Amino acid sequence: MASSRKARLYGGMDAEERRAERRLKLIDAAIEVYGEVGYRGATVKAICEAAELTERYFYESFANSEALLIAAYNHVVGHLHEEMTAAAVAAGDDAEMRLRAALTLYFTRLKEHPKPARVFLLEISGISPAVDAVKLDALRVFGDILVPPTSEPKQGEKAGAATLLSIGMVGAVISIALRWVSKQYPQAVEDVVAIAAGFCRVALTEADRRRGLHLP
Amino acid sequence: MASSRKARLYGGMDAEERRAERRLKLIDAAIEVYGEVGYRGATVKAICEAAELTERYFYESFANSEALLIAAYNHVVGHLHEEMTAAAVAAGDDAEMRLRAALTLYFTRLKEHPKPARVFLLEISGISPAVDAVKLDALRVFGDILVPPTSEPKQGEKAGAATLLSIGMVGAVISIALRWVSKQYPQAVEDVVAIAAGFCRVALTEADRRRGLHLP
DNA sequence: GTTATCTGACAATACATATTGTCAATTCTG
DNA sequence: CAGAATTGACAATATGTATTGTCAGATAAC
Repeated sequence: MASSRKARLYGGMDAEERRAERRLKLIDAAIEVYGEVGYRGATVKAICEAAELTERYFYESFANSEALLIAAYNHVVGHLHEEMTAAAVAAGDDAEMRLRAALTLYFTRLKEHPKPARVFLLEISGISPAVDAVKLDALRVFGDILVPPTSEPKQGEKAGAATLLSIGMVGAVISIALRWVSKQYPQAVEDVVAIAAGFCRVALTEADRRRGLHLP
Repeated sequence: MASSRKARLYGGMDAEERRAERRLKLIDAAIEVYGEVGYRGATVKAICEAAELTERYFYESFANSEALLIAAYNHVVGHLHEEMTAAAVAAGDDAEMRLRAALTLYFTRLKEHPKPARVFLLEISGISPAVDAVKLDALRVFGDILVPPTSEPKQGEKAGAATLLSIGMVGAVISIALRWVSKQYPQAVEDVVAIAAGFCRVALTEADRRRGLHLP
């Protein structure tokens, strides 16, 4: 019954499908435009032109520019995190190997796709509290991929310290990535991975050490 | 001769002195307002009201909002870096002690002055290429204070790696600071310093190791 | 006290862009 | 083909803020 109530087809597509396609086109266009002129420099009009759609369809899928930025960011980050997780899993059980695998995938993708990289690294910062929250969550996930949190949930002091370690680690990796990207990849991927891995190892070993309650 | 051509005094002040005072008042007001609503949310009008001056004087001292942001940032960072350097020097010759001293001063000041801290950590990001350049330079100085670069200038590959190490270190420290500030200082200064120092040590020891050309 | 300089409040202008609305052309359904 | 849904181009509106301009009143120099 419910399935019988389908909207008229256009170009062989459902109304929903068309809407979804337009939404995707807008997201792709946004990544493209952000990559060129930045979020701040990107007007609704310019994005719509790049998507070959008119403003009308912008407001069909997004309440405002910020909503599109968030969608674009999640789009980029979603893919990246999935791939990193897969790479880490494929690398086996050794923490060091998993770390290298995830980082290698990360830097490889940044080099392959500069524009999404810019969205991921740069454009997402300092737009609004809502956007910041989305970013913070993504960074948390990013940290968990690189250094999976221990199973037992921690309390107060310890949890705070572990979080700061994770934050510092991600901050280091992202800063390195940002520099590397903006200087147009002067080092080989493996070299950058090696440097970034050093910072991750701190978080890893320090977290271990703290778990052992001040043992030398 | 030249000195005789002084402008009329107002409130006992030279024209130049009055202008300088207004400029300073605007910078202080800007830090205050940025700390409340952020750079993006700060209007020229609001800053002028906070400074108890009118827009006229804004354009007397600054070409536009961005110029004031840069001035405010340099104002904040200038003080901070001077103090950090002094603290490091006072701590003696041991690299570890100098590092701790500089970090301790840094996190102490962040806690004492949240509004300038926000300018320093947050508001400066992603405004424009010009502002980014100012920030990058400040971060470089920041890195050099924490881990002074070796005297002999390096070449190509090595210089790049050293830079990335420094960048990663600063990124870690800043990210930790950002989190700590935004969560309203849940850990003691010494604890945060200990965590941050871990990341700095990586850069320090790794740079040493690389100097020794792949020795174990 | 008179005049030139400076100041503060506020009006006037300029401008860019988001957001909504209109309407004719196109594409489908029956 | 006729009529309805859908689309694209573009106009109209709304809004917010930077930037410049005006002018009366305050302040200092002589």
